[in-house]
Formats: sequence, C-alpha cells, structure tokens
Amino acid sequence: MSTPRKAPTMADVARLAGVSPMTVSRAFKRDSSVSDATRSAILEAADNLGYVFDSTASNLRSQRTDFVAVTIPSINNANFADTVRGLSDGLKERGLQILLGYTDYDIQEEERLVEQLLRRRPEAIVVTGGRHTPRTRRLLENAGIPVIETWDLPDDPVGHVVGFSNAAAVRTMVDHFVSAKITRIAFIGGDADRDTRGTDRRAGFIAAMQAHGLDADRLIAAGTPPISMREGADAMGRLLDTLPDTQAVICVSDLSAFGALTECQRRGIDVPGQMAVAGFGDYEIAGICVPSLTTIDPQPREIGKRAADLILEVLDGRQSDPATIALEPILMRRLSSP
Amino acid sequence: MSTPRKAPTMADVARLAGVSPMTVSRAFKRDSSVSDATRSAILEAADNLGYVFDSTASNLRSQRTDFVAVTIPSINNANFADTVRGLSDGLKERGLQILLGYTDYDIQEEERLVEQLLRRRPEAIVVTGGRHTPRTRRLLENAGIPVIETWDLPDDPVGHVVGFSNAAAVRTMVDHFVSAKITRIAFIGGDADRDTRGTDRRAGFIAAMQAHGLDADRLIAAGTPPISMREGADAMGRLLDTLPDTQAVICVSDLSAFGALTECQRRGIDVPGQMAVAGFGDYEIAGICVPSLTTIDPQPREIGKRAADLILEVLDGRQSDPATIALEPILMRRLSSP
DNA sequence: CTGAAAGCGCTAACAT
DNA sequence: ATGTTAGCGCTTTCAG
Repeated sequence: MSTPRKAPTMADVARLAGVSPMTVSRAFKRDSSVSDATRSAILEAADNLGYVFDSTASNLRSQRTDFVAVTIPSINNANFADTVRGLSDGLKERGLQILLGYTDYDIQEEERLVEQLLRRRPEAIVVTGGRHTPRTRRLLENAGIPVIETWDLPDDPVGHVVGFSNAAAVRTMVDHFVSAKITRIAFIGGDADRDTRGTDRRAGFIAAMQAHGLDADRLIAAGTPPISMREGADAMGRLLDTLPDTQAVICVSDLSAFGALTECQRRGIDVPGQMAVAGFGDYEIAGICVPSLTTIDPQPREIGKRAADLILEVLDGRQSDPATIALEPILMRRLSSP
Repeated sequence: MSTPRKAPTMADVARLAGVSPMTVSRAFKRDSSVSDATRSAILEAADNLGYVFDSTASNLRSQRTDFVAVTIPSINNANFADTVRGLSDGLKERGLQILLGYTDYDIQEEERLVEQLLRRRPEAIVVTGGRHTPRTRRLLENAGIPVIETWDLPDDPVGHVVGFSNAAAVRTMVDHFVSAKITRIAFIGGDADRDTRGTDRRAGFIAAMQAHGLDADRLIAAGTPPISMREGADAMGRLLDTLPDTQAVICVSDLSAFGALTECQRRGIDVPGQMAVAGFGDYEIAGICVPSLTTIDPQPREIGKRAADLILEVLDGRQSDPATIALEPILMRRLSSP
C-alpha cells in the first residue's frame, strides 16, 4: 500500500527498455507508429516497474484532458443517473470520461461547481437546466468549449440544448385528466423556486388549467426540493384534509406521487376511483407499484445519449452552430388514472 | 461560447496587474501572504481578462490533484449515492473533490476503471467491496496512496476498510424471523456471483438457516444483479407458485423486496399475515410503502463519512497503520414482518 | 519507425 | 510581502 520511493516515470521505462521516452509515449498511445516488438518490450518494462501513466503531465503538455464535465442537481436521483449513463456510454467510445458534480438544486452551488470544473479544463460541459447565476453564465460563455444545457428548453441558451418543455409535459397530463371529465385537479410540488424544473411544471399546470377554464388553486407545497416520498405522503394528507372533493393530483415527481399513493392506501381511499394520481419521471417504481402510476417519461437516457452525440459532433467539427434538440416526453397511462 | 484566441494565463494576469506570476499564484491560494490591495488588484485583472485558473498545470507542478477517486457499482443506487454524499461532505472542507466511476458490478470493469483513475493521480482511492482482479489489487497496492475498501469486511484487505459483514447482517434478519417462530424462509437474490455483496448475503442466509437447523433450500434466483423491483416481483411470483407454504422471504435489497411486496398485493396475499417480507438497505421506499418494509440499515452515509475522516487522517499523517472500521448494520423492524 | 529539443502553465525552493 | 529560477512528466515539433 505504500511506495516510499518516487513513482517511476516514462524516462525510467525508456531506460529499462533501451529506447527514448518519446517511443514509450508512443507505445502508450493506441494507433501510433511503434513496432510490435518495441511496444511489447516497453509494456513489459513498464509492468515490471509498476509504471502508471501520468495523465496530469499529459494533460498539460497536450492541452487535452479527455474528460467532459457534467453537473446534475443530485447524485441520488434515478432520472439524472440515467442521463449520466447515456452520456457516459456515448462518450466512452471516444475515450472521454465524465467528471461529475452535483449542485443540490442550488444555482449558487452550481456557480462554485462550474468554476471548479472549468479549472480542470474539460473538453465540454453539460449542465442541467437553463437557469444560472450571471457569473455561471459568463464562465460558460467564455469557457471556449461546447456547453450543453439539458432537461429544459431555455429561452436564451448559452450554447447547445438537449431537453424538453417541462410545462408542456404537464399540460399533456392535465389534458389527459380533463378529457376524462376530471376537473378538480391539484398539484403537489416544492414550496421554493429552487428546482427550476419543478417550478416550470407547476407553472405548466396552472397555465394548462386556466386554458381549460378551470381553477388552478389547488396547489400543495410539499417542502424544499427535492420532494421526498414522505413529503408527497404528507402533502396528500393535507390535500385530503382540506380539499376532500379533489378528484386528481399531479405530483412534481414519481417519488412524491408514490408517497401520495401510499397515503391513500393508508386512509382507504381508492385510487383511481376516489382519487387519481399522476407523477413525473417514469421511475421504475411507477411501473410496478399497485396501482401502477400514470406518469411522464422524459427520456432521461436519451437526453444523455443525444448530448454525447452532440459533443462528439462539435469536437469533430461536424457541428458548429448552437443546436437545440427538443425531445418529446411520453405520457405513460397506467392504472392510477382513469 | 467560442474563444478563438488562446486562454489567458497567469503571466497575462501578472502583466496586467503589474506583479510577478508568482504573486498571482499566491493570490489564488487561500492563506498565502499577499497584501489585500495586491490581491484584489490581481483578482480584478483576472476577472477582466476572463482568466480561469488552470489546474492541469498546478497539478503537475505541485504533484497534487486535490481529488479522491471513488468507484461504486452503479450510479443509480441510493445506497451508494449516500456513501458518495458522505464522502463528498467529509472531503469538501479540505477542498478535496471526488472523481467518481462506476463498475457495473463487474470486477473486470473495475480493473479498467481503477487504472484510468490512478492515471489521474488521486490523493486517495475508495473502492466498493473487497474482491478484485489480481491486477486491480496490484495497482491499488502500488499506488502509493491511501486505499479504502468499503461495504464489506475483506479477509485480506488491501489497505483500510470501512464496512460491515453482509453475511452477519442477514443472520440478524434470519434470527428475527426464527424468534417469531417463522422457519420456512426463502431468499430472493441474484443468479450470478457478480455482486459480491449479494453473494455474501445469500451465503449469510444459508449459514444462518443451517445454524438454526433449518432448510436453506428456498433460494430464488431473480436475475443478474442489480436485481430490479420487477425482478423481485417475478421472483416472488415463482416462489408463490412453487413453494406456497413459505412463510417469509428475505430479499437481497429493498428494491427487490418492494417488487415482491407488490406481487403479494396483486395476488391478494396478506403481508405479513400470509407472507412476511424483508429487504436490505433501508432505502426511502422501505419506510413509506404499505406495509412498511422490515429491512437492514447498513448506514451508507456513515460509511462515506468514516471513509472521508480516515482519508483526512492518513493524509495528515495522524493515522499510518491500516485501519478497519466495522460498522453495525441496524435491523429496522417494520410492518412487513411480525 | 525512432529520437532530440523545447515547452505546456504553474509552483517549490530559495532569495530578499 | 514579493520576486527569481528551475522544473514537474509528458508530448509537440521537427529531424532523420
């Protein structure tokens, strides 16, 4: 576990293999021109010495780091994890690694994080959402690398966008209920504007209700984002206590929706007979809970995949203008709604 | 988004501020000796130029990267996410960032990942589990940095350990059932030895049953780890079809346990009356589903926190011998068991 | 296919 | 409190 002596360098490997450091450098690259005999001699020498390639030196000299910076609101969220997985898979073939940071749904924290990440000279940066502090925006604009905003369709993007309209997605859900003659619909979401996607969903709910000429005043504040299952359950409790004639509730996420569902179970309220419930995200739980949960699939993995493709295109010079890729969230009709 | 000209360096900032590059370097460090006037002049000059500190150069020269490498099996798992959060919080105060990679529960992938991570010269490395390929082990042993294995208590640790016995934790659960006179107990887990923690849990189940003189042959293979909610439900279906006199089932994780629970709901099987169900992990869902799920809390956040503390101690020279910190998983008795 | 020279941008070490 | 010198370990560039 401890190596008291200094770690071996390429020069050490070169000496042992009887070649120049430059040849060792080439031997560690994939497609460079080194004879097979020389290469295997070098790799063996390296192995004997316990040599491990030093990226820090390589990064500085070549001005390439081979990683892409990614910020997500929370590491503990299956939707964002799926986006990261899509990104990761898409970038892997090019040898690009992901440097991940999370913002805790806080744009001040995002600012700190983005600066930290940019110091490490990523080849590109992917951020979640389209709302940033002025300084974050300036940092991104001046970074000189591809910038991709995701999970949103910002009015004034910094660079590229791979996302969807959170408001429009919720409108789809409202329409779904209204077409089933359900009109007394509530919304359970965060009580702060911290989570901009949550805020957009609530705004989309209000706008959609008003477009149908319906009251949009059944808004239940469930806590500070991210809203937990427990907070969803508590919010449903308050809704049932204060507005018992409510026919349906749209929740800001599947997690809060599942919490709400369990509260109905505990109180013996039939779902969807007495109360329909809808979520957002199409987390695994939505498909398997009883009754299964009507929700919106925002295609998180696809967001990551498309962002990765876009990054590769831009780095290859195949794409130069800022692109906006708008995905269509999918309404997943299940048993928690009519 | 595009910066055609080259990015400014410390030399540029120094020139504009009328000082030497060394003073600029000091101004960007926290506690270094620069007069307030000089520092603010420098920071202003940097701001005007849009200068962003270049860690790649700093890393090479100072031989410090200020990050800790962490490998986890999956990015989409609340337990591991909690450990990462504990680590992250504990390391943040020292300015250490986390470089995260995931192995997909595959020790071959772990080998690739560990080598990639070590090339970036982390200050320490935290891995999940105690089983590695011989090469991974060699890489870790020779890395010359603190190595911490987590989520397990390996027989022959590489270096430090912060973990718990997966087998002993499941024994606690078996004892819980047996003390309630429940003896026909099944285990739902993975069908491969890919997930070593899952394998240890199954082994712990078998050993505990045998210690009680009970048959340990109700083993249901639910798929390739990680076992999903859906796979847990399917496994429960097979269990009910083939061994209907089973009284209780212990699942390799809360996710599969919840799936199993929903299968009981769909079939009208009363839990825990006809079938008791237990999970592992104390995920949020365990506390809120109906009935709430008896499970084991392995204290994932605490694992991360302790690992972070240990790293700081070792880096400070306050701890030199390999340490093993064994945590005690907590049995969470809830409504899915008697 | 291989090598020699130079230098990436910062900071350790030493000075004052 | 600030400056000077040298060099971290690679790879770019140019040569053969």
